[in-house]
Amino acid sequence: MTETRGSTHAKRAAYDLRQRIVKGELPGGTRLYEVALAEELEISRTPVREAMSRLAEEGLLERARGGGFVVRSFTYADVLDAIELRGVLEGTALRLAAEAGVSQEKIQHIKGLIAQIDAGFSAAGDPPDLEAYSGLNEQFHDDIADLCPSGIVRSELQRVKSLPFASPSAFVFRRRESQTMTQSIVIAQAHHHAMIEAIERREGARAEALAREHALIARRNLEEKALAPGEGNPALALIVD
Amino acid sequence: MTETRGSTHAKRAAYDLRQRIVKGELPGGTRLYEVALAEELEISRTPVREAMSRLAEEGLLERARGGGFVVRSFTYADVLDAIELRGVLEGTALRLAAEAGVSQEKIQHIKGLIAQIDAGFSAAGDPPDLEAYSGLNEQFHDDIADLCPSGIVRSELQRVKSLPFASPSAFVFRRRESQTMTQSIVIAQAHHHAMIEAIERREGARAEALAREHALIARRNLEEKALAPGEGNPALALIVD
DNA sequence: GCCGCGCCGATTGTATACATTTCGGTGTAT
DNA sequence: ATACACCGAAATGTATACAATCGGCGCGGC
Repeated sequence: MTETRGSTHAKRAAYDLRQRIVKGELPGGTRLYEVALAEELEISRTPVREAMSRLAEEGLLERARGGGFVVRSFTYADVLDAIELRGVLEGTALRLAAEAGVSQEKIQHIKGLIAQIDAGFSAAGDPPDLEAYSGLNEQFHDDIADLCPSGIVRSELQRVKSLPFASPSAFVFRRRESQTMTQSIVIAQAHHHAMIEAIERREGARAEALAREHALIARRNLEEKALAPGEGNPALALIVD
Repeated sequence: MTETRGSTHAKRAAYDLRQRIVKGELPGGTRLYEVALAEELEISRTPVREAMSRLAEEGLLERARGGGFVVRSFTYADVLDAIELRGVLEGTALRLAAEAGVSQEKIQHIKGLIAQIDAGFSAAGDPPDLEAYSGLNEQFHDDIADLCPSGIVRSELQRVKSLPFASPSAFVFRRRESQTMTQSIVIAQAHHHAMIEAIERREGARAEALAREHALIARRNLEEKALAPGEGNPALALIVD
């Protein structure tokens, strides 16, 4: 049973189902039947139930009335809202970090990350390696959230970011006409610099406002993408209407 | 099998466990063993697992490494943070409602609720019926959150409010020296009036700021209570340190 | 013709036996 | 004294059989 990965059938089933949902193979509103899935995955109903429970905790499934699970539906508006919500929560995390104060050591760590991103497009204006940027950007957002002294805020932010389209790098993708995308990244990086500066100076309101504005870049990228034909952004596959 | 309530063993077990956790009988960090609980509740392990899954979705349990579940630990700081977070999310909900605009019908409904609360302490200065206030206040907060056009924001707010100590009325309780509590309620009610006014006038920033300030009342009530000896606030039972 | 009752199939709920993993304790070797 | 490996009890993971429930459909009565 070396299906996908994970150490138990339940975890593998959860991984498998998650992939299918995110890829849009199981559109929002689809009801999941234990027996059918169990046969398909060649395991028994028990780990299937367990897997569905886990996905419900992640927010990808909802419990249906009368038992069972249904794939959660996300509308285009939901995606925009989730991005806005991420901005709000990141803003709160950064504000609390700024208000509480952050050790110089941690600040230097973040600055190191930012410098790495800077290095990525030092070579005057050519489109940076979006793959690398995407990874470093993700890292930056994870690490800066960790500056927040509140575990509650950190975990709720983490929860929202786990929605595949609300992740900070969800809409940084290889594009042909990378003109506007490159511009986006330059602006985003300016925000990154400003965010850590605000935290260092303990300017909570500024940090909060920056995080919110920063999320709007993702929103703009998405709005542009959604209009562009073809391309089929993977993170958008699970939008239903 | 008329144990507690609910139609299946799993739901009854979930209800039972939830009560025990909230009452502090199962303190944070306690590991829950399927077999022990199954024997205690006189059901099999299967519905016990199901119940624990549901409580994990609610955020009362965490999955432990190596399998199983542990009662989530909440520190005093976590409680304060959860209240602050509720303020932030309610603020976002109200801001979005204000920005999108709300039908006059819905606004009148909210104003009706506020008027009911007003009626509660019209009789000059005597301590209002805290039981009734608590219920109406809860209703007000639920209904005003429903004005938010974003389902994502509504559901995340709902999730945070489901933590027993983050509910809007968690720290409105019968107190002997109700002097300061009565004052709190008067101020809170002023906020209620201002909130719906802000939404009606589509003043998003004001609505957001009000919701945040409003949550600080709960925080102050808590801080006062936490110092007061005895009294044993039920909503605080599950704080571990 | 329409409403209601009851049956039947499909689906989830539950119990239980068995498999696997995990973790603590203990012993030995270095 | 410490590190490591092994063992065994205890816990979770899994499979499967059976029970209970839900929903739809058809039959019959009104």
